[in-house]
Amino acid sequence: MPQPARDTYHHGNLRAALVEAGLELTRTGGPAALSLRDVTRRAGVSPSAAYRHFADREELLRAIAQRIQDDMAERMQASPAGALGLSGRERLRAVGLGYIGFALRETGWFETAFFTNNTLPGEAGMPTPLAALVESLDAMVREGDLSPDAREGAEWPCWSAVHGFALLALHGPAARLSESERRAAAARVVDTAITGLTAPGR
Amino acid sequence: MPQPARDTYHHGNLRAALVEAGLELTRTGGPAALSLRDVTRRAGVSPSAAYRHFADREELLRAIAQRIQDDMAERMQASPAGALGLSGRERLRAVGLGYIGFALRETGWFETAFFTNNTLPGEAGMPTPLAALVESLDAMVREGDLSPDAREGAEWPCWSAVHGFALLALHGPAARLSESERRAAAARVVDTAITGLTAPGR
DNA sequence: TCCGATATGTTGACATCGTACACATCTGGC
DNA sequence: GCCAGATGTGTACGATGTCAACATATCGGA
Repeated sequence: MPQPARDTYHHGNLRAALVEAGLELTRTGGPAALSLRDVTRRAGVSPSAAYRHFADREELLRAIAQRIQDDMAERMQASPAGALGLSGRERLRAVGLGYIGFALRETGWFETAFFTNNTLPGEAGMPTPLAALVESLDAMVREGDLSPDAREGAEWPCWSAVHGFALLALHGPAARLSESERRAAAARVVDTAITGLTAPGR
Repeated sequence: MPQPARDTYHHGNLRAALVEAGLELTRTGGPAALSLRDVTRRAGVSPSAAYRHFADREELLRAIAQRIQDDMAERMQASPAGALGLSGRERLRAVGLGYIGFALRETGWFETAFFTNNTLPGEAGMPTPLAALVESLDAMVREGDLSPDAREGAEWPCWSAVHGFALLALHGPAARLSESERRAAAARVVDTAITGLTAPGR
């Protein structure tokens, strides 16, 4: 007998409640921990109720992933990366280290954020973690630290480097590094990407 | 009524057969497509039989991942990266592009290879895709293209860059690029990493 | 050569999961 | 005030991972 845990027949704002419960679940267990039944249980609702708001488990997962990406973006702009008085290059470095730091600190969320084929439609809003990256690269061009030629497509080397290192540190061989080794390797990864972008030769 | 599809009561070499069937399943569907029941069905064996060879689904998945990593390593050494007469730098570039190419061509396998927390024990054997990378970096040092100082830990920037790009191209925003755009971005990622490694100023 | 230990495979069961369908209940616009 | 649509419930189905009890094959020593 599932007790509704509420007085009204309708929940009020179930969709949001399901996403919120999903965030709790995925935080520790990653995407695999997201069970439709568990999530509805936490919301005090029958399993089928979720289908009034999401086509299937996958769609709920995508909504959760979206929320996590927004959260990442927010944190990365609130970090030293957004501090005034820093050069674009310094901000770029902070953004990269912040990205890796988030991945290591919030493992479950990070994995969830990039688990599904999320075709973010909001090209305009761009609430992705990408935003902070774009900003710092633009600043580098303004400051003459990055040539306009090199600016186009510069997101890829940067994002790839930190994204890849984060995943190698979670599932891959970088998991075997000690804390300090990992920190050093992360810095090396970020610095190599920045150097590679701004190096004069070719 | 499950028909054994064989004459003997014992299978003969079930462990290998399960891994082989698992490779088929994960090739198209990735790790999510690996079902213990499906895999035993294909081997003509009851579901529980798998437990004589693997502690659980996870362990089977790890064995499959191991096989895929070996395969990747093999392919990357058979590719242009292993060709004679190429400089270390040229081989490094080929290894990187080969890695990304494998990820895009064999999506399911690539995802499977890095899905679990695989703590590869064989530090000596090193059958990882890493081997080809290590070799080309060493060659660059011998050829004076990479300073010995910069050699240590140089694997991380390289591996991170290509690994990250591969994943962004599969689940992330790089999936929206056209074929040619993606190819260009991949080249940019690899070249930036190499430039960053060998650039003089720190 | 037989025989028992051990490795390997089978059967049946259980809890859990995603999902579908029919039904119940609430709520806003005429 | 009532009816249509939105939202939540109940029940059911098939599939899955895993387990315990049982069956059969294989191999090394008496």
